[in-house]
Amino acid sequence: MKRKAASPRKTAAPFSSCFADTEVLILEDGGISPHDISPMRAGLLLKKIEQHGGTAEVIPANEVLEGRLRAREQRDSKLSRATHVVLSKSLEGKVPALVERLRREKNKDTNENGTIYAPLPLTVGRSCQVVSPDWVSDCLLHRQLVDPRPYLLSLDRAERNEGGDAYTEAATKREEAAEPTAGGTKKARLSHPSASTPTVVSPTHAAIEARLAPFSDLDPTTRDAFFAYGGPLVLSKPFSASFPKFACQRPAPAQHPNRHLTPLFEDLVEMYGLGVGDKERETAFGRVLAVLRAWPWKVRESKELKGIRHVGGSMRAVIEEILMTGRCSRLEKLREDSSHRCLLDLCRVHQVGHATARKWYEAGYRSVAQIQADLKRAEETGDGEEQAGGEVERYLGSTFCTSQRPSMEQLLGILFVDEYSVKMTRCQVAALEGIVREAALKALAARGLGAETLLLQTCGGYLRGKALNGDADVLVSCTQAQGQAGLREEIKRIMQEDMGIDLLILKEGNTMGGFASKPTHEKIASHDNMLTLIKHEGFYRRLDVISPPPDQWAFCVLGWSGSKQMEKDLRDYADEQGLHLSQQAVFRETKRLTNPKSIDGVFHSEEDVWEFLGLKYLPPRLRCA
DNA sequence: CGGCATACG
DNA sequence: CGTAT
DNA sequence: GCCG
Repeated sequence: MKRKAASPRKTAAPFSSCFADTEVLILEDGGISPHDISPMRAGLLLKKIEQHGGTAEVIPANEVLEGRLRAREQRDSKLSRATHVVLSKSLEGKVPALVERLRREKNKDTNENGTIYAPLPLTVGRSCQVVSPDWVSDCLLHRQLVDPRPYLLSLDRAERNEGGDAYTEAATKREEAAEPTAGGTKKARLSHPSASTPTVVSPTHAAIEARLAPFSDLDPTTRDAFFAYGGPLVLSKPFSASFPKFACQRPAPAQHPNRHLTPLFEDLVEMYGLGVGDKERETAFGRVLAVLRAWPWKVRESKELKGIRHVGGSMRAVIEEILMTGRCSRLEKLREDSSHRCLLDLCRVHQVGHATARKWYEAGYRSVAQIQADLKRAEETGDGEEQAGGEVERYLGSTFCTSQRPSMEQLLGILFVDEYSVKMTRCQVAALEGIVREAALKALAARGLGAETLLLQTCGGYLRGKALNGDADVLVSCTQAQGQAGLREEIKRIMQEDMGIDLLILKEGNTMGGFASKPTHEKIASHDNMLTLIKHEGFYRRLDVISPPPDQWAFCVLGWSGSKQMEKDLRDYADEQGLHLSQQAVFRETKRLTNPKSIDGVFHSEEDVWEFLGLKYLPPRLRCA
């Protein structure tokens, strides 16, 4: 609440001008090992340099190395003008060799095409220094330009003689550059910042955007998310070392750059959960899926993910295979097994999970369609309407033994199996929200409470911005506790009786503010909720209405907003902090202790909860992990 | 080698 | 064991 | 399957 989202930096001027009069070229190499400069790291370096009064530019090393840049003069002039070139240690001394190799390849190409590629010049300006990224970090640390000498790298140490004129020229210039720095020039520059150069111009978002434009495969949403988020990224470390342990510490937008990987991982999660029935494997793949959804650029080699929590050897092997072939043999092998296919099909029925599906499978059922057909046949054999039910009953009794007979809810699930799979657009979800709102307002008005006391929020995938939703999760409460008591029940009545809405109630929670006792926890009022099928625009839609007491509002919204992995990781994270998080409250002490106390204090909004947990707030749309 | 999120019907 | 996130 |  006290937090002001993201713009305190414009008013204050918290940045030094330690990079004043420096023009830095950063060679981004796309790598991820400790000595590489990943696009994200390059972006951070650039941002920091600009924030501290310098100018900087990121050049994808590939462009230099592969000679992809046509505008050779432009590149050259940039290199000559720069005061510093930031180069990863892993590329030290290798640049000319790579350039040379690529030049030869290009020339081979060009002989066929008839075009001639000139060798790329790698001349750096007279007083330009080639340094490792640590130099930037340390300048920031000390708030001044530090002596670059300990950080100097060579572009060409390895192959000085071999290359053409351009390389030796570069080498000479670099040495020329190194010499005077030891003397006067450097001193002048090093003493520079504090003295002159007053105003620090913080670069606009658009400016940063423009500078980062070359990274076409770095999804803009993700990039924005990371820059806006800031988070635990540490400039002096490579990105993989800063990648947070928990999903709740990393922004994950719906449109992420690794959609060449995630669909297959989604299938693996489903297959292990419902098909194979191995929930440990399911969680393992689910965690990697969450990593991929938060990884800010396109993964090109599985080793980029080395060292990331939950991504071990076999996970990287799966990723590598998908990257190489676009397929996952492991998944395909599982899909070949017809029993897995049948189980997945049977699990489409509401109230049927892996265990029930397996029972039905063992009873001889191979698909939902088969059950539907059998039910229909049983219905037809009976004559009158009354008999029909009896036939179905008899049929069910004869084919399913008592323990595995479908419940009423499962029967509904079998009948509505296709309807269940139809997704809603955001408009349609909003329409359902409108219906609940109307009913809620009527209910409150009947108690003499105005619209301003209504708390209403549709959560779930809708709140996270999903375009298509399987259901609508509408949370309803009232700022006045007496307005909330029994509200959900009243909403149901109004929808059915006053508004004439066709509602099939699948499940109803304890009504009228009953108290749920957990053995390990303090008693607190439980949510009043219902799961229904609501007829809307000709379809039965799944509608969840949840009504928590007002003091639980923030926790409830957080708990119903997802994603599932976010919720899991929020709880894991809370545990690590010695806290316990639920949809009702936060608790001190671990869950094992018999008498944990509810935290004192008021949590009005989701932000309050994130802040209390010591987490940087992630808006719902960045919780798509 | 145990644990893997949590609560509720 | 099922549902919800 | 991975982590502590």
